[in-house]
Amino acid sequence: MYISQLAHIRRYVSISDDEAQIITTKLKTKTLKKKDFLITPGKVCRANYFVSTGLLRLYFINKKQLEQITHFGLEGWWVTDLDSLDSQKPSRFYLQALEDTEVVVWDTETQAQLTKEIPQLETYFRIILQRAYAASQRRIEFLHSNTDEERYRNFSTWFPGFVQRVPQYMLASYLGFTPQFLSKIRGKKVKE
Amino acid sequence: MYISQLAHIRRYVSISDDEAQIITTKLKTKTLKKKDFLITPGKVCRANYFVSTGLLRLYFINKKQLEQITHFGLEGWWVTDLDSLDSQKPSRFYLQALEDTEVVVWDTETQAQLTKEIPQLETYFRIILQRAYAASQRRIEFLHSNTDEERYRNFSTWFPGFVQRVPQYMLASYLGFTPQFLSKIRGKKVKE
DNA sequence: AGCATTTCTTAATCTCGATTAACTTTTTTC
DNA sequence: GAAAAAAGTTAATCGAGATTAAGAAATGCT
Repeated sequence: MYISQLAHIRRYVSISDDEAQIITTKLKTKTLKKKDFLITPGKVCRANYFVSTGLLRLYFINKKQLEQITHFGLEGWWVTDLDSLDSQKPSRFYLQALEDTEVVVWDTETQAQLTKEIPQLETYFRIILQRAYAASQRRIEFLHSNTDEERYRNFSTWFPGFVQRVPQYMLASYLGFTPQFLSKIRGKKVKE
Repeated sequence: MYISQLAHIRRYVSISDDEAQIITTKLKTKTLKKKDFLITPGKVCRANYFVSTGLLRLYFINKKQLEQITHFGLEGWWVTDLDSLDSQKPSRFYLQALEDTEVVVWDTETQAQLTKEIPQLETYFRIILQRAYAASQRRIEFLHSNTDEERYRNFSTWFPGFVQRVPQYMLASYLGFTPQFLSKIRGKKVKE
């Protein structure tokens, strides 16, 4: 699947064809091969990324030196280390392609310029952020609901396709437990 | 402490005195006594709330029938069930005053009207949401870092004043463990 | 001031999921 | 297509934090 940036914007605000032209010429895309990085720890995050096609993961190395995944970025999603981008402090995160991926790059200056020229973009970003924040609140609610086992079962009924798209150990990391435990749960399921 | 809505807006965007006038006349405030509710489960959330003074907690009843606090709203913070407000579906949350509290009420229509008249407000909300989302991402990172004990110790060094403002069992709920465990940790601290 | 309610503490026991380690299966690479 | 690397499985042991229960301290209310 491929989701165009412009189509995504037009889901939320109306943009004339002239304005669309301006947007398309100003924005750059970046093509990533599987395992390439967009963000690495220590560097200041410079842009917000819209995933046109492919899949990204956002993760950090926790106290136990293990990779802790906090977000996935699928087609049509925005991903970045917003904290680093906002504060201009070095990131603690890796943003890595899990498949060959194409992203649209909105660095801070381009976003400011385009928003000045096309005020509807301010509305677009406001709506996008509102939805992202609402999703994040649901996520926090979800993290405090049920046991780890129940959270896995819920997740895999809600997003069956996604579960098959990422390695199990990454799903375990995202859900906050070990690969061994996930394996145990799945083993149980078969026997019932 | 009392934080005025207008002063807060002017931290982020410039607003003329005429515009300020419009804002102040259109907005309503609501005064809450300790234990009053702004949101209760089953009802659709109608507004976004800016806390001028006082303290709110946002919580839901989890599978074990226990109150799970997900957010606190202090002076100068925005609080609501954004998911319900956005989707217009019934909320699963309680939003309750922990002290006598005053909030500024931005219902959806008023926000739309005011944003139309004063476009800088769109920018204001975009920035506010960006920061809120960034904070939420840090929160998810924090939840996946360290043990429960370490999280409590970090939290109380970062926000020593806040820790004394809420009952311990609410802090335990927010941090995701039991009051008994919190008590155990605090007991340990003294002996060292 | 006095009684009721709310909040906090302590301690014994229990449990979910982590840890460790060895092994199997799948995927990648040259 | 063989060797290496990555991903997944299984099982025994361990431990952080939950549960249960009871009592103590603080706070609110008339």
